[in-house]
Amino acid sequence: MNIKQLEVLRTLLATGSTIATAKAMGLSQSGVSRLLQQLEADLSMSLFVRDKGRLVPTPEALLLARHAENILLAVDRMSSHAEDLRSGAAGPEIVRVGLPSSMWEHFAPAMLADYIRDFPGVRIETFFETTTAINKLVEQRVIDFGFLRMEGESGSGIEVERVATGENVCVVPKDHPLAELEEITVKNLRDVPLILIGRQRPNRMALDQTFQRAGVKQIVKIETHTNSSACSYVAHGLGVTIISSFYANLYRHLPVVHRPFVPRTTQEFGLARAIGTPLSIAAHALSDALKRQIQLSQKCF
Amino acid sequence: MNIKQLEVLRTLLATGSTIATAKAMGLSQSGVSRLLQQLEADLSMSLFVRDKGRLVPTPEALLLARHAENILLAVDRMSSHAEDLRSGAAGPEIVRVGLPSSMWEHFAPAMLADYIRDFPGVRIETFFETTTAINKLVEQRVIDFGFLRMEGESGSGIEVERVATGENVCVVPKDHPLAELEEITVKNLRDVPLILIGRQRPNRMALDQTFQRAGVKQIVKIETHTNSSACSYVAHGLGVTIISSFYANLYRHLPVVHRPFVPRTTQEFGLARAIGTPLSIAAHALSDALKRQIQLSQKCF
DNA sequence: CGCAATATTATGCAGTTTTGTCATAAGTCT
DNA sequence: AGACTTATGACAAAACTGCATAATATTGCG
Repeated sequence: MNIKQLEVLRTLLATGSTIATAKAMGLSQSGVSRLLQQLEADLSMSLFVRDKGRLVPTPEALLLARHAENILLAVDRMSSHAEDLRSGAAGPEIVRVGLPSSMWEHFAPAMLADYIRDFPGVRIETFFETTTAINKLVEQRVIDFGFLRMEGESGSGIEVERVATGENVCVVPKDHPLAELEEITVKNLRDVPLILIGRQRPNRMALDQTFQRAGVKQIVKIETHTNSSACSYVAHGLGVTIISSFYANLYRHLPVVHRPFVPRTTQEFGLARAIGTPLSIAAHALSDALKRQIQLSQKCF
Repeated sequence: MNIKQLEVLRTLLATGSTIATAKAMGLSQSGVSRLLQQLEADLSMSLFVRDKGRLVPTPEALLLARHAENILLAVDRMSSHAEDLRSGAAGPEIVRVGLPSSMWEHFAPAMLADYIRDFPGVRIETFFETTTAINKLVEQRVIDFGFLRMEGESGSGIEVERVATGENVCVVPKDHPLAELEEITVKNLRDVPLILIGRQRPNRMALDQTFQRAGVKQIVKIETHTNSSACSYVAHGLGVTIISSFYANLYRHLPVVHRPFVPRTTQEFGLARAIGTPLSIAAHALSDALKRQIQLSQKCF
């Protein structure tokens, strides 16, 4: 296997033809064709089927392309790191962190603003992903650490430190009748339009079961995939949603209130990082900033 | 930059000498030396200082080695994933296949038993449906491929490969007077109780017409909807049925015999799959197992 | 409908480059 | 001196690369 071959795989999937790939990579078409054949021979599997003179990728090619992407990314990072080392005697240090998608809007900017006051020279790369994706990124050492919901087992070689907890709360518009209640049960939600997230994620499945057991049919108005959008929908009066209080606390500026949802369910959130490789000073400081920001967002109300 | 060069970097740091590295990597010492020089040239920095004839790593080398480690790990992951895909040991892969309802009893279990011997890790989902339903499932990409009777046009974006043929046969109990005949005509069936399937399916309508043209009135004792149940009824002496020899062959273990039905009519059966999306290796292997099973069920009698 | 024009991928060929080994030089330590 | 190291020149083998071109499919035009 060969770096150039992986590049061909990536570019070929992006462009769809050997000619465009050749142009993009500064090679001849025949070179690309050959490189691809070599890769297929090395992996002893066909990555593309030749259909009517065209190359159409097999499912395996799509699967393996993700690995190729990772490898090329790491290669790029190594090159640019070498570049930094060579030119500036002290190239900028880079910290890579994974965060839940819901944090891109307010949490991450605030955290970084806090951080760069102390570490102005550090470059930061943020990955906004789901819990499972962040787990993978840590496992593969793509990121230095990540914030995620702790559920069941974490990947091998990963250490998770609990830094926050939450419980399910029901988020309703400020002036909604339900806002009068101290806490909200399943039965209170009968005939109330719902905004739910994460179809077929474990969290969501448990919620569906709760409704089913209570004999309440869900009126799902909207399905979405981020906590932020769910709260935003609620703020616009499109319905009510049920999310972890941890996330709900991030959107306190919206005209919504949240009330405990019974049956009560708790979640734990933690910082995940690979074991065996200690965090750099800059990375450690960023994780501290993250914890500070969590305190800030959760404590004061 | 080059994967082999990165391997040299890693091994060199681990072993400390080019000779040990050469031994570990199955190269000559001079080869290792040159590989290292290439890497240093590519990165345009020196990774080791030549101190009194020894190679001692620079701090940069240690920094960059982390990247190299990452890259090599990712490469290994890609290789082993490829290996898994090739051998079918890949965990989360699912193959979805559509089969005629008549196959659930014997055919499908035998086929799967054959298949999972070679691909123990693949999850399989079977859909037992009619020809038209299977067509739709393929069209909507719900299943990877399906086995069906070829009739007229197939849906758009679907490619059907013929894998079997059959002709209408009359299935009669072993000791039935009709079993004496070489072949059975419509007229032979006058006043014989019939078991028919698939009311108002094209195949059935053609059969009805045949009877009508010959002026023979059908004595329909039972209407059913699967070939298997029809044969089962015949075996219990409830009448005779007319089905495709392809299906009749699947029930040779019953105490029935089948004789060609004149006027002769032939059917074709095929594997349908969406064009534009090649089958995964696991799916392709399952289609091979299906073909093998067809050979087995049809050939030996 | 037929036929040329324009795509696509694949492949034989030749020149060049890279790779790998051997033999050997040169330095260092005990 | 002898047992280690690494580096290098020579040379053969292998691989790479681009060119020209074949084989095939699609498309446009009359």
